[in-house]
Amino acid sequence: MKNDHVTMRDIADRLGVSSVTVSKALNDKDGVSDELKARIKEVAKEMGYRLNTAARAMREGLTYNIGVVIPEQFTNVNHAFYLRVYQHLASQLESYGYSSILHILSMQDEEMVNLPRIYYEKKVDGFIVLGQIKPSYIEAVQQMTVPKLFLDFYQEGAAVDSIVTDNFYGAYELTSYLIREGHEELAYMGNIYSTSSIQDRFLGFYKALLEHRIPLQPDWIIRDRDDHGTLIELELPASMPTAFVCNCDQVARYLIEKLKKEGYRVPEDCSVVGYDNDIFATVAEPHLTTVEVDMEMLAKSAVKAIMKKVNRPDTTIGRTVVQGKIVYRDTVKPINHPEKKNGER
Amino acid sequence: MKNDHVTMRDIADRLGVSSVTVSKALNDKDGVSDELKARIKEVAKEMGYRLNTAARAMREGLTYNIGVVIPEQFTNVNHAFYLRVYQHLASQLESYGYSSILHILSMQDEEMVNLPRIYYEKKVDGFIVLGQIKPSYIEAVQQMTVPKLFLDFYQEGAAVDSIVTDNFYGAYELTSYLIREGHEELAYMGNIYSTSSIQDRFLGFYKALLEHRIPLQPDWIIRDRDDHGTLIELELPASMPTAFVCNCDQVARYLIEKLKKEGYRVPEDCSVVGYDNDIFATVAEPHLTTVEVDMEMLAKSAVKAIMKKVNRPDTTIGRTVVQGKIVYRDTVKPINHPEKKNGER
DNA sequence: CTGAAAGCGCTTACAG
DNA sequence: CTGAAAGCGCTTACAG
Repeated sequence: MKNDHVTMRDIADRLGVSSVTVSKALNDKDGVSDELKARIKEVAKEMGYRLNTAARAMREGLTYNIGVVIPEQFTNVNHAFYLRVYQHLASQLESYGYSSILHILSMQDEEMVNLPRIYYEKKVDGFIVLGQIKPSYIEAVQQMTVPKLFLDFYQEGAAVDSIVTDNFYGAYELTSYLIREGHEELAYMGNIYSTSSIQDRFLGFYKALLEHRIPLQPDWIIRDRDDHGTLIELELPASMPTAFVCNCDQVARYLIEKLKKEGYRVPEDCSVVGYDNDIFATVAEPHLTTVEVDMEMLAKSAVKAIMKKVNRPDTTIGRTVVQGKIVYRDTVKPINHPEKKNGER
Repeated sequence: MKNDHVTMRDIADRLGVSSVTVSKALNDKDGVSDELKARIKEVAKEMGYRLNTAARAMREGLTYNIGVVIPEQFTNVNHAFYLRVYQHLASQLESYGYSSILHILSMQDEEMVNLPRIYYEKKVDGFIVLGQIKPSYIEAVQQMTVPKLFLDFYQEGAAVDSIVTDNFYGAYELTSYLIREGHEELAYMGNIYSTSSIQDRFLGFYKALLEHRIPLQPDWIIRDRDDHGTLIELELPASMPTAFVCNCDQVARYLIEKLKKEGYRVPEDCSVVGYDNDIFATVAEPHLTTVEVDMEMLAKSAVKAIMKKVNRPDTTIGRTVVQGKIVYRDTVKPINHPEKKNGER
């Protein structure tokens, strides 16, 4: 006997108790005998009772929803990435009794600085904003009178609570790995003036070089895109390195194709590593050694933070960093330096 | 002066009117002078008023939310597709004053037949379910006492309201195009026992052949995956066709790689077409001629249907079909038959 | 252990 | 054109 308009009172009437008692029982609160509680739950199920969240929301002033904002202006590839992040966020939120509402921010709304309607309709208790968005929009987000948190976003100076992946350290570890494998002639591929994450990855790369006193060759910093982010024709350097560290998998794959065309074998003649472990990592032939962000960790931290902020709105968490891990595949070949004295490095 | 707890009454008090009048003004209802209405809206904005949807929801019995369910068990590629569908759904829903809540159905929940929590918490007025899901889950969805609609799903016998893309007609058109370009030796690539959409595409292919009295060669129906859907090693037929119609872009790309390895040039020696226009269509080299679903149309039909069902729960729409369109790229070469008499076909 | 009362913020009749 | 009253379904004090 399913009815869509079963309320607590209906259950109460059926059992000859009050709706207060039903509420207590269904919420596992004190003040109801175990016996009655069990009976109430049984009848609730039988009658197909479903909680009316709207009523609870009005009473408590909480919607038990978090808005997740993803800017549209990402390629399909990143879409897949962000969708997986969303999935992790949703499942983390669920463990707090929360649901998540995905809002895809259209380029137009971003441009016009239109905040999500769910904000104006008080449909959420807070926002998690993913990815890089325009400063003007960030500012508007900051003006919202609800808790908010930025994910995978970094902007100098902006005093925002954010959780970012550790681009710097990831690239550092990946480069260090190459060096441990004997590579000393290393190029970085990416427009280092383009985005903050490309920059950070470059700096991690550079740090690994510095640590091993390997000089940074200007010729081996290779542009992969123009300043608008559109990929450009790659130019191989006059003198070739033994390994390329690419700022992302897509470019790594692109480079591999280029290398093959020019007659280089990967990894025999030339090692290549990517970053992100997205679809291009396995589209590339051979499959890329790359870095993957620990997405579950990312989501866990984010949800924990936003929950804290919902409960105590004055909480600030600052900038939190989540580490990645290297995924070893088939694009790195060890190099031996038999001519070198042992332990020279 | 932003305050997060501004209510209609606050606005009313400020202006010395009643909250009823404020409600009417903000909802553009009759019964308020234009002058007062304007003034109320002004003050509302000034005070940073945001509608409390929960209160409206309780009153009206509508949440103005639609749940969109996407099964997790899809590859990254399909994820991108479904995310775009979601995006279109969301923007269509917005035009009805609705928000959308994305629920990604985990494989575990699908297996255990756990309905989304948003259902049990009455957070949505209806559901749109995307993609192919297990019969047991479908059945549970059918039991839900809210309107629901299936998208891109088809199951024989299930009396569900669904909107599907026209696999049959799309493949028919694509194949007809090849035939118009002079191809008469055509192979279909796909396990025709695997999924309903692969089957339908095959049948569309077959219909085009029938129409032109081109015999169907059993050797030219080539398996691309096992019955679990995992791609297998492709085997080229002993005698080669002039064109391959592949059931999806991913396999088309896979085939092109294979052909290249075996020394065939695409499209010079062999034309290839895909289906879906997903990322593989442009990852493939050369870029694929393929079929794209009219996603906006799909979303528009879906939202229109679910809105109708929300307003009149007894509405049924049955099975609605949305057409696709061919995207012309670089994998088809016209064939001339100079030996043929003019107009023979 | 159980329940009557009040209130969350809105909207819909209805009365003036 | 404007407003007082009632009610949507719940939960939180409070009283018994």
